[in-house]
Amino acid sequence: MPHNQSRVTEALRASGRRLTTQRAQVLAALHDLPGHSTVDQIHARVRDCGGNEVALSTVYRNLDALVAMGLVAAFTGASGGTTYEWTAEAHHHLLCDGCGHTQEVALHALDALAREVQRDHGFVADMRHLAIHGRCAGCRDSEER
Amino acid sequence: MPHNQSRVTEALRASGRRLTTQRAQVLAALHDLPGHSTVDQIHARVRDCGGNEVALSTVYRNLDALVAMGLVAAFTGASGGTTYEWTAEAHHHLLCDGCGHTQEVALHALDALAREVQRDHGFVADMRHLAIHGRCAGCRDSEER
DNA sequence: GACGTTATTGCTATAGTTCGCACTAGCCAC
DNA sequence: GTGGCTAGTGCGAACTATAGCAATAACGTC
Repeated sequence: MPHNQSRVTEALRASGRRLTTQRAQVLAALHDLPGHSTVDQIHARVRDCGGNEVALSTVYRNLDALVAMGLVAAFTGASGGTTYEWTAEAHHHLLCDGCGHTQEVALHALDALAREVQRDHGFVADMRHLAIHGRCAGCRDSEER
Repeated sequence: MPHNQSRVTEALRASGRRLTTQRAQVLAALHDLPGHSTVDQIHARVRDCGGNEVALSTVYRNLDALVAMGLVAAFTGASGGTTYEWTAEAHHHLLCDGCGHTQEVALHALDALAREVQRDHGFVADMRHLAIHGRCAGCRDSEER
């Protein structure tokens, strides 16, 4: 994590956190792994790449901290398992309750929604990662029959 | 659950399910308990009111079934625990990542969002219960300082 | 009302996640 | 560079939620 280490360190400082070796290892693993990763994958990656062992509970705690800081997005999939990924750019998930398939999309109507929430309720919504449940076209077709 | 039992029974039949005494007890508990309830609360309520004991796993399975049928809404709160409630009318949750406070609101911009999702992705979104993360006004004020 | 099919239950085992506590190590001030 | 405060870590236990399997009981049919 050479190039954006400063950004991360800054964010850590701002929230009163510290940059420990374990946290750096988790960050590096998250940065290397493509797309959504499970806790196990992140833990394994840390074990394989980093020098020293990191406790599983530490991985969980660091992921929670990074999510709280907004650097990482947590996402509860259809199968129940939670996955994590770098918050690169805003994208959203359409999660089919029929087949469990998830689809990543960009949604423009969310801007209007965010404005409504802020105007009417004084609430600043974090719309970078939103999971929307429903039925995909395929499942509705097969249910018609 | 006298008055809407027929509606529930109908929905059960339609999805090929059966109305067991345990399921009826869970339904009654959900109906009695106000607002969001945890699995433990529901289980305790069933134990206290109903005659016979219901296994915790049965409560979980029934809640899942009811959620799948759309009669009950599941909601993952800030503290991690999942809560359940009757799907009365569509309402949404603003979940503050700062103080953990949740606020129930009605959001009109979601209609536009649902239309966009269906038009662009052929996906029929279930917008009856949506949790939006962010920061409430109070937390932003105290963070300014 | 009796029968057969099969969804459902209870129990137990298991996976996944969080918590408590003593110890360690970042970070800041000097 | 040294010292102190406290966030963070590791370990294990506790907790939440799910899955497998044999036994049971709803429901439709006769």
